[in-house]
Amino acid sequence: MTPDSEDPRWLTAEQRLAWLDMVRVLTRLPATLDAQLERDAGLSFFEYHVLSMLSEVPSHTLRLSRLAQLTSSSLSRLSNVVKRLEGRGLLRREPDPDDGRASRAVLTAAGTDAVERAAPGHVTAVRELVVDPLDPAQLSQLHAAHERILGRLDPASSSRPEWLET
Amino acid sequence: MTPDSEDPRWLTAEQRLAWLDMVRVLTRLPATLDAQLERDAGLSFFEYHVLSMLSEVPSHTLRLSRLAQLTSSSLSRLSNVVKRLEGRGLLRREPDPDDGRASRAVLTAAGTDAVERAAPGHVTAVRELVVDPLDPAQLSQLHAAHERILGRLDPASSSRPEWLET
DNA sequence: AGCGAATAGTTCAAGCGTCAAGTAAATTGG
DNA sequence: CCAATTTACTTGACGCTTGAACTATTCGCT
Repeated sequence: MTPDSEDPRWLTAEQRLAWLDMVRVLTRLPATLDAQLERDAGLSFFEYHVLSMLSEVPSHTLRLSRLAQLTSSSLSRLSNVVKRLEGRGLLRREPDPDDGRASRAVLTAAGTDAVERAAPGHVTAVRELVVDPLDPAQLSQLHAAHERILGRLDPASSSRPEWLET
Repeated sequence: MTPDSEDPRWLTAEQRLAWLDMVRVLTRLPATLDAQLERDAGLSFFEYHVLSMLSEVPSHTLRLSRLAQLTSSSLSRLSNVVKRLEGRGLLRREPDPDDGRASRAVLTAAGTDAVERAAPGHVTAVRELVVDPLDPAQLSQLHAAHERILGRLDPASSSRPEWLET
């Protein structure tokens, strides 16, 4: 791949304003959700997300590599977080019987409790900050835009999540 | 432990999918932009943003507190980053003549160079990932959604950024 | 089979961000 | 006009993320 020869197609004024507002959302929204969860439940947004993904799967069990995909995280980051969460008793690791290389994370009872205690406040925050200020049409437009963006961010896996056995 | 459904107003299936896709964008987009800038220009996205804000102001000078607002960062984080950028010669700090407590960041020639070298690749990435996959109507809908979200994130300053001074 | 490559995960050092505390200057209020 | 408060920033300790190894297993090819 050539280092794309200058394509100075600058942004139009409108595009630039749209982008700058997106950057604001991109930085403030995660920070706000993090603060809420940390304050009310002692979890970072990422930790919550990990536990939440586990809780949504019937077996409460996922391989780390899948958990990494689901949370858009590196295996390294996930490995560290899983170790800490295990230390706190919110989940445990066990070897995958089908693949000697793999590990599974299993939500414990304490972990289930923690997500269930954290969820209402988190959902309230998501509603307040994102869902409620938009009418249904706007939310679905936002969703469509995100799907298109994700198509560019990850051309590989944008070919649909066949999994997610809710 | 759900005290009979209604209190936390759970998300509908559609809202939940929209939110999960937003979370993916929220985590992957900054990571991707960071990687591109770091690889091609040796700057983090945040560093680029700081330099870029300075370069857009005629005097190439801003008070740190204003720079913090413009980049949605804490003063503490900004202070650290400014110190590092100063060490690399991309900007310098000087006391504000009008207020003994304040400091100003001033872009140096090397800093101007750095932004100008980094900008084309960054803009290309932003176009590829966000602007191009959306048609103009979608982009403006996205912008509208972000404005509403920002209204909730920061009720105070959502009253127009009247900047471009100093 | 068997060997090289890919996959799954862990770990460690380095760097960055955050929060709490600290300094210094300006503003407010009595 | 002085004390209390607020504003503007800086610093230091601590925790988290990253990226580069490194180990252990499984896959893919011939």
